[in-house]
Amino acid sequence: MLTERQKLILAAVIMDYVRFAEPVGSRTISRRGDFQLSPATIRNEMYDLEELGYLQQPHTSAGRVPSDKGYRFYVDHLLQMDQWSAEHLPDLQQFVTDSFFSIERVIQQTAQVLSQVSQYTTVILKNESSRQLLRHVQLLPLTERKAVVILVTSTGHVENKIVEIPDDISLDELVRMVNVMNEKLVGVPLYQFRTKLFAEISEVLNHNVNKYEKAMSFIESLLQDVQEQNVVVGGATNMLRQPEFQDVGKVQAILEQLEQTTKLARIIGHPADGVQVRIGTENNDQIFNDCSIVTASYHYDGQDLGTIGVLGPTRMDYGKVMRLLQHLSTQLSETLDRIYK
Amino acid sequence: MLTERQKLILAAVIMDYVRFAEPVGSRTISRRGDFQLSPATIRNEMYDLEELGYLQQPHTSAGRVPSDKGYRFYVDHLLQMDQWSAEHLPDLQQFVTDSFFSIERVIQQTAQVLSQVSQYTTVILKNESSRQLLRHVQLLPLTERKAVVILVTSTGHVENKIVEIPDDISLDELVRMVNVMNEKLVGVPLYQFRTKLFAEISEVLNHNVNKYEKAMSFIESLLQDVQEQNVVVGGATNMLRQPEFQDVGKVQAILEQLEQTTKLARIIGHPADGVQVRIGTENNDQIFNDCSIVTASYHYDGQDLGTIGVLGPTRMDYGKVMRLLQHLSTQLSETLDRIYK
DNA sequence: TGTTAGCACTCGACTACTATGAGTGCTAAC
DNA sequence: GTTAGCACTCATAGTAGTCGAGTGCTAACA
Repeated sequence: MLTERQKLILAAVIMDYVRFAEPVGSRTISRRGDFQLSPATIRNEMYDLEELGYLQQPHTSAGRVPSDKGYRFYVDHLLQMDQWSAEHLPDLQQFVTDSFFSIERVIQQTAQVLSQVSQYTTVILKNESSRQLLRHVQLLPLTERKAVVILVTSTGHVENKIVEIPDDISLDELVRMVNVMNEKLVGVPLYQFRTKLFAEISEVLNHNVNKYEKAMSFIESLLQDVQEQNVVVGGATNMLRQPEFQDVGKVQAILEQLEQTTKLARIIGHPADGVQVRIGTENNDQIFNDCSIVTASYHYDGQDLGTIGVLGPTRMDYGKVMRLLQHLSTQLSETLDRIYK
Repeated sequence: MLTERQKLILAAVIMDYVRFAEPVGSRTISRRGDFQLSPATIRNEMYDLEELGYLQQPHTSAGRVPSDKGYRFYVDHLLQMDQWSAEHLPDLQQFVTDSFFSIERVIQQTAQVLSQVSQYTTVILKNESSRQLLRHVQLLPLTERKAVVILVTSTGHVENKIVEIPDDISLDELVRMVNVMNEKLVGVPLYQFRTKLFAEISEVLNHNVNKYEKAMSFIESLLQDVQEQNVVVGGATNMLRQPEFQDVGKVQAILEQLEQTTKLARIIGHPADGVQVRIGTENNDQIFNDCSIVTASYHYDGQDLGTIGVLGPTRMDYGKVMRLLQHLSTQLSETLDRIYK
């Protein structure tokens, strides 16, 4: 267990390093004034902290740098989340006062605000989950054999695609099918759609439609590739601001990951209550070993709608970012509430 | 006017520089074998080419580098567009064989293919122009005072937003209004919508709806902020591959531009026939003075639907990129044709 | 007149060497 | 337990010297 003084010194080292991105020496800490100790004493403590794995030395004659373990301890035990101080927290509401919004734009806006205020990279994972309820299906013919299908969920999310109508199904039949779906399947969660489809309406369809088999598989495919997850990245170039990412090769590897949305979704990972922090090697992906990811989920009606996150170097201002995420995820939930209700 | 030999040498310098990104010396050109000339002779020619402004010297004892003017001459007069050679051109069709597509996904796919094959950064400007025709308007209530409005254009583009219904308009009235719009305004180009709205249906609405004024302005605002232009960027990190963009500060400035979609739209600029090339300082934006932008428009039914472009260093393989764009813009037009018809 | 060999010259890139100084670890004294 | 003192380490910056690719120019050659 760390002594009280060790904790203070660890915190001081981290705060200094976060600010200046330079290894911190004993003399620097001593001069900060919070301690009435000589550099030599600090040095001894830092030596111990290094032995315990909370600090690291890039090379013999450099100062100390926090290790992942150090940051972890700082986040878990030393950080005062209630230090809101007079810090400016952005007001999301002011960006969406308009009475016209698409949800996409609200999310986009949030990503932008977050990356601008934090000066880090923002990732938002929209969890367009199959738990959402079907609100409406619409089929609009464009030409004889093409139509656009529009799906609306109960949260107002709209999905559309253009489909080619199989030769042996008539437009009339299709329209009838869609009507039946609207009558019988509204309010069903998307993930139950297939089952319910068979259970409840196959019979009805059977009466109305020829070529039963073909039609069923057609309808199934309508829902098939509704995007389950959707990623929005904001301020990717903020990554290049960080002094630890001046190496082009390294930063390229990271930015490339940000372009691969599916992989990114896996890394941002599954929702949890409150603000989550993953530091350096705690990210299972080796490429993100020099990064920390802070995330928070946003909700609507008790239902998890997605995760907003910040990606930055392990030398991150955890306090600021965590407060920011706490604040924005709540605001986002509230905004969605206001939109839906 | 350049002599035949000067043209050959200019082309040789450019091709070598494009390939190796190193200033090209007279000896290198001489050794290439295409010329039966000594380095000294080549040197004299290169001296002249520099005087004429087609080549530049980074410093006295370095080889030559093409200037913007040199590239321009190369693109205009020396490049054989018909050198298709046995070069592999990607087949866009194979990525969209599926009978289910959203146009968004086709565009996205195209951007990805283009950036992967070219190894440059891709920009696609979707010109969701107001020339498109209204196909359908749909209003779906979500709660008492919220509804999602869906606009579908004749090209199958779907736009949606959530609106708040003003207190003094009843849902019933709204539904009636939307019905009238669907009856009377389908087939009207979006940019004429406002005028037609007043001309053709104000009268009808007047009979059906109370609070005429309010309702009209509500309807107007429905269409108000349909996104006119929409930008998709692919392979942004390819920028970091280029040896001329190893300087983090410089590349950050460029990548930041790519995040600002409106500005980007202005730079990609207005459509024109065939493949367009803008080299270095020909881009009016100072930040893109080290870049070249090659663009081509894609069409549907004689109507310009957007522009696909490649962004890279001025040291770009113009031949390859231009052929690629020529090919892909045609294929994209064809694909859209296939989807719509 | 066009081409080429020869040569002095330029200048960035690389290497080797030398301070410089921040920071450490250790010891001994307080 | 704390601190002053001191030798030691090592990255960084600066300087000097070498190397070599490439040039421009001149004179000779076909």
